[in-house]
Amino acid sequence: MPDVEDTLTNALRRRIIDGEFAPGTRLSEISLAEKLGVSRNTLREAFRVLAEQGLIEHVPHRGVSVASPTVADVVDIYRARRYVEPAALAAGSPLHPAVMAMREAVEQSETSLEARDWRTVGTANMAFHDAIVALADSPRLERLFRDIAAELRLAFLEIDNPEALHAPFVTRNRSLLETFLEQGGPAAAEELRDYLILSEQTVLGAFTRLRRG
Amino acid sequence: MPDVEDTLTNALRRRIIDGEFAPGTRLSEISLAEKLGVSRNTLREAFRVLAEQGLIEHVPHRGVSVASPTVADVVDIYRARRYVEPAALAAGSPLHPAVMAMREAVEQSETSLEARDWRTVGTANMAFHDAIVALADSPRLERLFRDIAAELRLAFLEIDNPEALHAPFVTRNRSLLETFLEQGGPAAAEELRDYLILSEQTVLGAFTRLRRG
DNA sequence: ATGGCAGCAATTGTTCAACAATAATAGTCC
DNA sequence: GGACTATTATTGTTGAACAATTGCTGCCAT
Repeated sequence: MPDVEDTLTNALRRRIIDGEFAPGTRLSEISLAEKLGVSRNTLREAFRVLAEQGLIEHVPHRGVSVASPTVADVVDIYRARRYVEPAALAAGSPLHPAVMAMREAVEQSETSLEARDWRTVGTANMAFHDAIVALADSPRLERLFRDIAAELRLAFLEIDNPEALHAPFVTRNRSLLETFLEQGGPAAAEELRDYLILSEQTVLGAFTRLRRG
Repeated sequence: MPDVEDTLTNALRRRIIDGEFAPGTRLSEISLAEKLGVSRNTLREAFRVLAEQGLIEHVPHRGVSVASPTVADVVDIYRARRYVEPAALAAGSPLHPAVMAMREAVEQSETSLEARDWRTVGTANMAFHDAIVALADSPRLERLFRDIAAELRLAFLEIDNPEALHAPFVTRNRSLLETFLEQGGPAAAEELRDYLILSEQTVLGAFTRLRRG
């Protein structure tokens, strides 16, 4: 968790992730600075950080807009996930503190599923995968995943069928956790590989349907 | 290659990587802005970008200083490298354009080795690994590696024995390339894993010697 | 109509000067 | 010597101004 103190950047980050500004929305320096009650210069500093994190896109002399992941972006995000997540799970110890976070994420997603609160289901799902990456004990890999997950969230925002997107993976999370605890990391890693392929296909399917419709 | 146009940030980045400012050096906004001929505000924007890339460290109200990787950082960097590089090599195709870059990097490192130009040897070595990552065709993984490689360079800067650091790996690069072309990706990946372990031990050894001395 | 072309408006890029907020330092008193 | 206070230097932030660039609008000629 880098820089919780960094109020402006984090506030903006949260608002973007929460969908307050739709992907592709242009962010005007003047109006947004006024809206947030900060100066243009301060806002621009926050812009540079968020651009580096991939959350907004900055085109010189044309301003910044909320990132709007393309199909190529989604493909690349899942490619990176397949490089990191299964390996982290394969080498992870069942005694690692992150396992507790995995448990909690699974339980959270299950209760949210019953409540049909798809938004929270999605958040819990991502927390589950975040915990998997945390098994690797690598700040740099965690940072990569944090940025990637945020981008993926933007992609989800453009798809208006959150149930199909998140619901099927709750039981898979539960199953994956059990496999990890009962059969060990390598077996779970294998299961996760299939999981990620299916998840990618689900997102890409919804995506292409969206672009056609 | 993100934003070659971005002159100020890239200029500063290059100067830091080239060792113009030693790791740990404090970068004063006022004096550096004057030195670079830009305003404080513009410089601060560049600072935010470089901080996000891990090249400089920003402590609120205390300014920024050139990153000075610790032992923990080096360990984490190699951990991340082991997650990405062998897998990229294992899945890489011999017909991939990046293979040509691997060849060129090996040849460059060999000629620089004869000239005993250790600095260039180090650059060529990193170019070799950059090409390996490029086999994965993933912009996000390439970006991760780019940042990691820059940090590692800062660690190298603090070690004043570049020959021991870079020379031994020239023949290993050549061997790794041949294994990849003749025996395929998985065999090369296995070799790379050992390579990275040795490389990490070399760096860590020099590092602890340094901190003691 | 259509395809350029000049000028205009809006936005970003950058600078400067000022002040507020914080951290480091020096000095003082006990 | 140690704790407290005042000073100083640096960063954080602002507002206004202007330069540089983009995109648009309306005009003209074909």
